[in-house]
Amino acid sequence: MRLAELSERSGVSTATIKYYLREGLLQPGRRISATQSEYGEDHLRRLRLARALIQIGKVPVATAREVIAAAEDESLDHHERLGAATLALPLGPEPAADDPATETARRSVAELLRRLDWPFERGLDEPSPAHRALIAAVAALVRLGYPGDVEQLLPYGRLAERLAVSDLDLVEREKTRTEQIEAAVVLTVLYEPVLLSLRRLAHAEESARRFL
Amino acid sequence: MRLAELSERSGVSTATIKYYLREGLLQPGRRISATQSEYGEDHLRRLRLARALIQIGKVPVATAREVIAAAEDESLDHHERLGAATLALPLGPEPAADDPATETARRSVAELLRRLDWPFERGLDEPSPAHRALIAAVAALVRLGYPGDVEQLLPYGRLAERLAVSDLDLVEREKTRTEQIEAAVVLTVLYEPVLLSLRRLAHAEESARRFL
DNA sequence: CATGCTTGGATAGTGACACTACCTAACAAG
DNA sequence: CTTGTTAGGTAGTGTCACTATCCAAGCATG
Repeated sequence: MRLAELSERSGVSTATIKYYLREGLLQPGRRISATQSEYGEDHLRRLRLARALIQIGKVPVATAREVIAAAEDESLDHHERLGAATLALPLGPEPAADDPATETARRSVAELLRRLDWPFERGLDEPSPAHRALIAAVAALVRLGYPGDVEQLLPYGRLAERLAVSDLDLVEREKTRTEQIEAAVVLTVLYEPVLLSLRRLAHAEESARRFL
Repeated sequence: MRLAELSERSGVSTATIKYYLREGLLQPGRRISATQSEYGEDHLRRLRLARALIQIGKVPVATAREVIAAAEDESLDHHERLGAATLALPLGPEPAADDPATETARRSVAELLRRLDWPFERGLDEPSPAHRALIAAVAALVRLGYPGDVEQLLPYGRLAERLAVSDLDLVEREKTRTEQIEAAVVLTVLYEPVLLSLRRLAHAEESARRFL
């Protein structure tokens, strides 16, 4: 298929597809002539994936490129490729180093990882982006005078554990490794809005139950 | 205290504080003279809240203003004020109306609300922003060929239910209604990055457990 | 084989956003 | 009196994700 059809079938304008090609999110098609290229089903699939990551997952274009590249990098081992999405997490502002709230948060989080028995993160040389984002968020809570201690975080941690187990079950249901990688990226990124929306809906339900 | 001290104690530059004043995120201070205003502890508190919403919660400045205004609006009832944060949810692109994937998603979500017995959302005249965001996210999954049916979503919904119960317990622990409202806003918005970070960390742990 | 449309490729422009810089006149503080 | 700070205003910055326009080279159609 050519550009117009790729645009038609994906719902992405030709101008935006050209932009994605320039940014390296999409491989160029097979050149037919000086002014024509042929795109295949895998281009369509990858375009849809990129679109979903960017529009629904709010992943920056540059990060989406890295995530997709890492997912396709055959030189990494399976665990590393599965972690590609996580490692490229668009991370908020660095947790201001020189600040008592950040120190409190850092201690709470360290304690939390111990209590949850999550040895992998503790074994890393430097904290992952997710770890730093967690510290920054807890520090903000502390700064506003909310607890943010281990007892508050622990139930959330246990729920996260259960989410991870069922997510990884879904990943392992895919047959090939390549499909597993894509499933991991999709699950990690696209289930985030699902989870957050469900939580907000549940808040409204529970609030209605209690206060109406 | 005056501008410089407010800036010092909050860690927000004077230029940014002026910007927030212009945008109506902060009440002007008490005028002392033509060139001086006096700010109080509540200005500091509100500034820290606004900062946390914007920097950690990624809430747009205009939305943060609305959320804070609704939380302080005495003319609304308690349930409405508690919902202020939810209703102002920065919502992704509208779920493209004329699209089979969106239709599938719409049906799945309707079925999900029934199965979870969430009557409040079903009783609304028009779906809440969270509801629309959920449909858009599920539609993206469907478009990529992932299930996105009720069976997949149900465990997530049940977890969200449990999150909401423990969140509302925390809200009810606050003594005054005003404190409850602020707690609801803070919990809704600032626990989102906490939850997402924990989930990503848990993914890494579970993946290490299975594949290393 | 003329004519109008499409393509790849390049460059420049747009609009939203969250600041940030600079200016001025009026004070304040030592 | 000198030096610094403030409120208030306007204009500029940098990032981001597109979007618009142009061009020369085909391709498709009558």
